[in-house]
Amino acid sequence: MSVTTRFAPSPTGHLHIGGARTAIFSWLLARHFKGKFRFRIEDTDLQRSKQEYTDSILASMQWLGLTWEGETTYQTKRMDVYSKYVDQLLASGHAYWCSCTAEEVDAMRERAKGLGLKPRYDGHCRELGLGPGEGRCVRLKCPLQGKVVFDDMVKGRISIDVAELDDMVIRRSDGTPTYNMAVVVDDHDMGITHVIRGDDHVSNTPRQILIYQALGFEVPTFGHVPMILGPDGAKLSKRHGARAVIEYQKDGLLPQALVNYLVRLGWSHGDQEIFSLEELVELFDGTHLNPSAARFDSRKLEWLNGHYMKKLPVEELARLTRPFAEDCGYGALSDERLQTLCTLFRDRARTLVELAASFAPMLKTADELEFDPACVEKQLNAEGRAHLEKLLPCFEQVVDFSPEPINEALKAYVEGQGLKFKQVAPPLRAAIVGYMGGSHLPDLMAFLGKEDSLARIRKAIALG
RNA sequence: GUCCCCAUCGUCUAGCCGGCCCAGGACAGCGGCCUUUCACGCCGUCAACGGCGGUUCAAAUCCGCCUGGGGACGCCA
Repeated sequence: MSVTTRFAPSPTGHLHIGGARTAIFSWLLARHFKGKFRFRIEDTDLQRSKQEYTDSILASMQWLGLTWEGETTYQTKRMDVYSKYVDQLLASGHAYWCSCTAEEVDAMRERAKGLGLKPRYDGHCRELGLGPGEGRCVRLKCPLQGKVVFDDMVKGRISIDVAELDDMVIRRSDGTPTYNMAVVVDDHDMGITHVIRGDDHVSNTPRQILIYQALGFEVPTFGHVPMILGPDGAKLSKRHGARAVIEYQKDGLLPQALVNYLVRLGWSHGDQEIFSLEELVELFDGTHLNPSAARFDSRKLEWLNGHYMKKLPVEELARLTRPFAEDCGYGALSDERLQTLCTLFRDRARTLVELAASFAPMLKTADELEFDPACVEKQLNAEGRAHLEKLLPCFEQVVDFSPEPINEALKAYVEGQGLKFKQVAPPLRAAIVGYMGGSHLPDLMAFLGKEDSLARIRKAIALG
C-alpha cells in the first residue's frame, strides 16, 4: 500500500504545537510506510494570510526536521483548477447556482434554530435551475437521505445523517472556492491517501466526503487527532503562554525533545517514554492513537529536554547553546571554553536558556562577582573565612592549576587539619561561585584559573 | 438549541477481542540514598478505572442511561 500524507496549514499565524503535532504524525506515517509527505499552504483567506507566517511555518518545519516531497502547493495559485471542478459539478447536476443573500440565509438559520433544529440552508434555490449571475454562489446538491459513514484512524467509525448537512457553498459569489471544496480538490490532485488533521475538522469530513463522491474521487482515510488543551483543561490560547513552536525554540528547547513530547501526547507504545526519531519512524503506524484530548504539561517537556541535553555530544550542545550564551552578553567565548562550561553545567539545566544562564558566575571577574547574602551569612562567617585564609597558601602552591592537583591541595588541607569536607567545601564554594550551587569545585576553579580563583577567595575573606 | 466526539492517578498514558489488574509505567509531589554544594542518578512512597443500571461465574474492559468535558453548526480555514 502506498501512503501519501500532507500537512496543510493556513498562514494566519505561527506554527502552533497542535499543528506541529499533526504535522509530525503525518510525517511519521508517511516515513513509516515509505510513502510521501507533502506540504501545502492554504492561503485563500487573503485578509489574514501573511507571507511572514508562511516563512515562520517553514522555519519551524525545518527546525523540527520535517521534510517533504515535491513542491510546496499554494492554493492561491490553483484558483482555475478549483473553478474547473466546480463547473464539472454544475455540469453533472451535483451543484447549483444560488441567489440567496447572506441575510436571507441568516434568516433561515434563525428560523430553524427557533424550531429547535440545526441551523441550515433550506435549499431555496436547489430546484430553481438558476444560471450564473451577479452575487450568486454555487452550492453542492447534497443527498436528501442516508448516512455518511467513515472509519476514522483514531476515532473509529463515525456516522452522520445527511439530514444534518445542508447544501454547502462550494464557490463564493466572488468566484473563489470555499475551504471544503479546495481541500478536496487539492488532496485528490496531490494523491493524498491519509488525511491526518485536528479534531475540529471531524464535522467537515462528511461534507468533504460528499464532495469526493460527487466528483467521483476516491475517498482517503481520515485520522482526527484530538486537540491539545492548556494545563487547566481549557482550549489552548495565548493566555497559556508559549504555544507556538518558535517560542519553545526561543525558550531553549531541543527539537527532538519537543517532537518526542508531542508524539507521546496522544500516542503511545506501551510504557516507552523516550523515542529517537528513527524509533518513531519504525514504530508509528497510525495505531495506538488516543481519541481523547490531552493537556499540555510543560514540566514533562522540560524533563525530556533535560534528558536530551544530557545525551547530546558536547560539541553539539555547545553549538546549540552559543546563541543563548550570546544573548546573556558574555562576550567572546572560545569553543573550548564553551564546551567546558557545557559539560560542567549540563546536568543541572533543563533548557538551553537555563544552561547559558548558569554560566554567569564563571564568566565574571572576581570584582564583578556578587555573593548571595544568605550564603554569605551562612558560609562566609568567621569560621568559614578562617578556613579560606588557611586554604589560600595551599592553593598558591599549586603549580598546575587543573582539577586533580587542586583537589589534592584541598584534600591535603582537610585531612591535615582532621576536618571533613563538609566544613571546608561550602565556604570555598561560596567564595568561588557566590552561591550554593554550580558544579564540582576543583573543575570550577580550574576553569577560572589560579589568579581568578585566588582573587575570589581573597574577596570572600575581605568580607569580614 | 441540534449533531458529532471524548471520559483510568494532579498530568501524559498502559490495559480496553472480559479473568494474569485489590490496575502498570512516566512527569510532578513527598521521603530516602549518594554527596567536596546544587543538581544528575538510584531507591521508595502518595495517587485513578466519573455515576447508576444491565449482560456475565467474572467488567477498567461489553451494552444502556446520566453526568461532566470538548468540537462543530460560515459565501473562515
